Amino acid sequence: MQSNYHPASLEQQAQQHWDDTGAFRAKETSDKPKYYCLSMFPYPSGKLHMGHVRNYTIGDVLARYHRMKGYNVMQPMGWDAFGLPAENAAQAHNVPPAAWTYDNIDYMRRQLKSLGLGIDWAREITTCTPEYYRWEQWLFTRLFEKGIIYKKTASVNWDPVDHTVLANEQVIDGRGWRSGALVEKRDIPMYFFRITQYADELLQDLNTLSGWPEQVKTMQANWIGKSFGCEIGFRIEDRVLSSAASDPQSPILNPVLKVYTTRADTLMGVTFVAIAAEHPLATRAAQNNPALAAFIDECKQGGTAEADMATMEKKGMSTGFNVTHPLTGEQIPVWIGNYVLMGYGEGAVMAVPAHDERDFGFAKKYDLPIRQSIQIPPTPPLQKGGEEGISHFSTEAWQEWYASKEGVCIHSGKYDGLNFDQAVDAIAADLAEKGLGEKKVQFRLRDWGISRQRYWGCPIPIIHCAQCGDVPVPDDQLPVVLPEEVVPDGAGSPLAKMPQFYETTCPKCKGAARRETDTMDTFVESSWYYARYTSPDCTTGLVDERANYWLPVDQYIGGIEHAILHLLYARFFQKLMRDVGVFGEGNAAQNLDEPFKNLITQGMVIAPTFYRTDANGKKQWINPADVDVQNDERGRPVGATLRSDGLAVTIGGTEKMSKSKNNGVDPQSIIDEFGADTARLFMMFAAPPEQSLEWSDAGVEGAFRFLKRVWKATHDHVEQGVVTAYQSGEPEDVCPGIRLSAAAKAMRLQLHQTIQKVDDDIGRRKTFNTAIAANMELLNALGKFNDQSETGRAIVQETLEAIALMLNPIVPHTCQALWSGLRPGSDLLDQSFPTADQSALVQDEIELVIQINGKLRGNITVAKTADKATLEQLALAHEAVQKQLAGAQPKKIIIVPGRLINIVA
RNA sequence: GCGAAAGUGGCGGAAUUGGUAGACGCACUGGAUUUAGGUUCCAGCGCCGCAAGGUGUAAGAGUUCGAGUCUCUUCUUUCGCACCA
Repeated sequence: MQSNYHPASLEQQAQQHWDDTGAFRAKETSDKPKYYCLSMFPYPSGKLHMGHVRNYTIGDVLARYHRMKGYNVMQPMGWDAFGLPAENAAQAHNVPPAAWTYDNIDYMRRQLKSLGLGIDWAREITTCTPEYYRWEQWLFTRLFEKGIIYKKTASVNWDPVDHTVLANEQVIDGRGWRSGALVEKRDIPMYFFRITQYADELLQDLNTLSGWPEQVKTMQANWIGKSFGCEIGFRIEDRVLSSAASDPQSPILNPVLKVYTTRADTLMGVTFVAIAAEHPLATRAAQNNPALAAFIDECKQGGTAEADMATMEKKGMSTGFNVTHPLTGEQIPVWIGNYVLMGYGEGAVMAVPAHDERDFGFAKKYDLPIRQSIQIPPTPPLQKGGEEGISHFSTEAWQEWYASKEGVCIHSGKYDGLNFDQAVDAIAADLAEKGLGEKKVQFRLRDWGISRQRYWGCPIPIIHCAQCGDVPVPDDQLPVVLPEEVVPDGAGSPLAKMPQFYETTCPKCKGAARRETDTMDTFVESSWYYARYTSPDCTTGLVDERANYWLPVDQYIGGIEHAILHLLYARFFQKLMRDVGVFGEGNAAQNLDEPFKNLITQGMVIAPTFYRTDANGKKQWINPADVDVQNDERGRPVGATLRSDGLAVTIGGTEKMSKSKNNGVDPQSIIDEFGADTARLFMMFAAPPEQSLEWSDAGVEGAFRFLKRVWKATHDHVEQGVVTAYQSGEPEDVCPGIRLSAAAKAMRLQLHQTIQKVDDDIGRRKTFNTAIAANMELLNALGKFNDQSETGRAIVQETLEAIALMLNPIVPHTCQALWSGLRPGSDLLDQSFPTADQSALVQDEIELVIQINGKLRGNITVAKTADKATLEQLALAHEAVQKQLAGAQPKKIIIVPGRLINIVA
């Protein structure tokens, strides 16, 4: 062994060795159980960031650990290569998105390889290649024929200056990010996945995902949002219907305005109905009302993001129309509300200001009547309350009271005195009798619109024919290849300007036809890639029989930001592929409902920020790598200086690594300076996977220091000659008291306790930080174990071998070299994870804590077999106890076996 | 606004089932070696206090022999919100 730790050379050697032996090629022929370990594939944005390093290290630790535990492991990698950033880069650098993307992939692949990940690179896939998206298009045509994909109009963000559709991300404060123009909502036809048809199954199957974090399942359940309520019809007044019917300019009106509510029990408290600005009735009302038309235009301004919709000021305007209350026959005014979403439910809601906070605010603002229909208890239901009567509504306590559905109906005629369930049943029955309503289950989940008016995405395989309508592209004409030499100009979709792309003939009637020029949402590619990895080179189908061997994914790892959308879509696609029969009749994967058995949602990587304020008052952000922080004599930061000029910079908060705050740390610089293993070790040590991880240069040096110490300890031992590791069952073990010193016994106890802990930490708890800490403690203990005897050196050998094996999943290059030193001629790749020697774990004496009234007062060492009476006696005799009790009798003594004795005085 | 999490020393974090709060690492302080700086090694290190001791897990209440952990209230921060990926 070299005397110093040289990561650059040993990492290169280890990677060469893994390549030469094909160590991570995954084969379907194995008698071991399979383990499919998948990390979310990266978007090839340019270079790796720390989030990638974290994600892929977590995956690699689990993959290598399972390999050592006797699994046939498959860990693939690929590229989520379509997307908006490529189009932005294309415009900025005048280079086609394809060329930019492929360059990035080449660079990032080299970076990933330098991390030493145990990946089967033969399975690499790239979603922007026709070999990949061909099968996405194939699946699309099947789903289109099944009616799972359909067309309808939907709102998009329209930039009136650049004449282009903007992503939500490109809308800043209601304006286009390039043009600065006020963004408008515009309705265009789009294709949709009928995900709502699977809403119930997507909700139900969450119960089968025992290996998923509760948090993610809860978020998905809330997102799907199953609710039990009523659909209620309010008939539009006849004068409106007849005038609309006789006016050819008017939109066609349904005579009954439908609303959906989960609180049908409050129907008798309805004082107005609110409709979306895009509702046909609103359009009709605005036809002879310029003020209303102006208001509708105002509602159409701004983006489509829900967070904006929900936080904006609630505004409304009366349509001047009335509808008829379905039970009382009373005339109810119809208002347009900017908070009513056309895309959700029927685009109309009934308003009960007395019992709904938002309706209450709206009614107060526009002076609309408020009618109580639920009994309010004489005293506030919770501690905090407020004024008497309906105005109580403004406090949170009352909101909770209403939400609890505990009140009974009042001022509601025949329904008076009924509770929530009774009132809903009675009202629904009466509505049904009149044909004006019924109970209905509704989901918050909306169908998934996938049409994008963009270039760098998978072409939608549809041909529009004047005679035959929308015709899916036949299999023998797939893939519809995206031309790769295009540089988009930011004004509309380039494909729509390319006759050579869109001019085609109808597959059915052979007449002239136009190809669809929209591309698919890039979420579609990432919804099925996990399946394609099993059969990356299959040319006869989306997957082949290998999918049945590898699926489902045993462990999926990725950022928490994907908790809802990506993970929901991938779950949806597994069900779609199942129902289309992608996996083949009677095969294992054909019965698979869920793609990911276990899930880890990794936290963000955050870093400190530093800045200077320039003459214009603008903050200039400075990269942490260029800054030195000064601490006072107690270790508290007192200031920071820029290294290049030594002058002060301001310390900002610790935030997510980002370009805008210039606080990103380049993983490459860490790998170059300290090696991949140090980067991996720091990432795994600084925080458990699910928490956010704070970057710290000093912490990286600490990780490097630890590796140097492991190296030195092993080197010093190896220099004196390697020996056979101490093994259980040797003569010393039979009579440990005679041959093994107390120190040697303690050393082995700690070693085997550590093995147990590390195995549990990595395998079950997935807290790699504590697994590493346990190894650090073990190495510290080994440093104090000075036993040069033959037995002593055998124990040192045993301990160092175990450390190399336990750390191998985390720092594999270093451990590969350590193992070669400890066991010349042996390959670490062939080794199993160590198992604890039960005989080393046997303890004769244990330490117990003594508490008085729950406060720690001392501790005693007792025989493990000591009975309760003995323990009580020993505890009472303890000096600190005598002093505290001062002769008094204890009231009670509580003994927790193996832990403590608590004396209640 | 809605949904989901998280708040523990100067910092990252540990405490796995209600049972010794602060493991491990960083920073800092003192010492040794070397000395140009660094490296390496030893020791100390929640707060108040000379000490004895007291006190302490965002804030406030509660349950318990015992609460970082369970319950309630309040505050703060982070993530997601359907066209960023």
